[in-house]
Amino acid sequence: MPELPEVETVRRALEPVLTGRRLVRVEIADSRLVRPLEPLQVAAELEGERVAAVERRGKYLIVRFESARSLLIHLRMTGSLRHAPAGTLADDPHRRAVVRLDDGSDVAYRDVRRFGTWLVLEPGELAPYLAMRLGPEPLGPLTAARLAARFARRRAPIKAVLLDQRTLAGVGNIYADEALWYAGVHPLRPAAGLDGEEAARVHRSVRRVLRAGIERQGASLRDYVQLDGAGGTMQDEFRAYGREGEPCDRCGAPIEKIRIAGRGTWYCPHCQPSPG
DNA sequence: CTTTTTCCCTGGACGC
DNA sequence: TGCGTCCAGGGAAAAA
Repeated sequence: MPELPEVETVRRALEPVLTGRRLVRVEIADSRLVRPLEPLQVAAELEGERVAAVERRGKYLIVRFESARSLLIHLRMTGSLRHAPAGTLADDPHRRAVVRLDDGSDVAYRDVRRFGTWLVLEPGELAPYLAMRLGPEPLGPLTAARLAARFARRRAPIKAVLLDQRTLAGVGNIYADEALWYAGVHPLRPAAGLDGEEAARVHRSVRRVLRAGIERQGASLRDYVQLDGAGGTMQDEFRAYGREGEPCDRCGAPIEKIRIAGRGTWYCPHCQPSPG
C-alpha cells in the first residue's frame, strides 16, 4: 500500500528515467484506469509529450510535460511501476498500461486490484486539483504548532485525522500506526484533546517514520516494489503495524488490534494509554 | 460544517 | 478439491 515513502522512492527512481524523454507510444489496457475518459483518447493525448519533471505531492506522482500538461498517477492499494528495455518485461495479466519512451525503454504499470488512477490535467488544472484534496507536506516546512492547530479543530480520533489527506498529505495506515506508537499516543484519542506536547510528539514521530521509510526504500508487504522490481525493507522496522499479539519493543506488552475509520489499527496498550 | 459508512476491486488465508 | 466468507485499505461519494 504505497504511502508517501513508497511514492517518493518511486519518484526518485523515475525522475532520471523520464526527464527529457518523449512518450512515443502509450497503451492503456484497463478502462477503469482513466475512467470516465476512453483509454484510446487518453493514450492519444499522452503520445508525443516530452517530460519536463517528475514530482510528488502526498501520495500522488506528478509527471510534468513541457507542454505544461501533467499526468497525475495514484497507485492506491496495489499499483506499481516497472522500467526496463522495451519488450523485456515478462507477460503480466495485471499490467494495465505501458509507455514506450524515445530511448527504447518501457515503463509498465501493474495494478492487481485496479484502484489506481491516471489523470491527464491541462495547464493550470493541477494546482487547484491538489489544493482541494491535500493538506501540507509532512516533510515540508510544517511546524508542530501549525499541525497542532489543525488537530485542535478535529474531534475525530487522531488516527482518523492522520489518515485524512486534507489534514496532512501522504500518511496512510502503516505510517499512521507507526507514528502514534513512537509518539506514545493512543489512536482513539480525539485529535482536539491532545495537548501541545503530545501534538509535538506526533509531529516529530510522523516525520521520523516517513524519513525512515524513504531511507529503507519503502515497505513491501504484498504488491509494492521499486522501479527495478526490488522490495523495500521498512517492513522489518515495524513497531506496531501488523504485530497483533507480539511484544511491544519498548515495554513487552502484547500489541493489540482494533478498527478505526474502517482500518486495522495496531498499538501498544501500555505505551499508548487509553483515552477512556 | 464534521464524521461515519459504503463502495470499488482482487487474491490470499481460512474453515468446513 | 472446492466452495463460501473474511480481510487488506485510499479515496470518492453518500449518509448521518
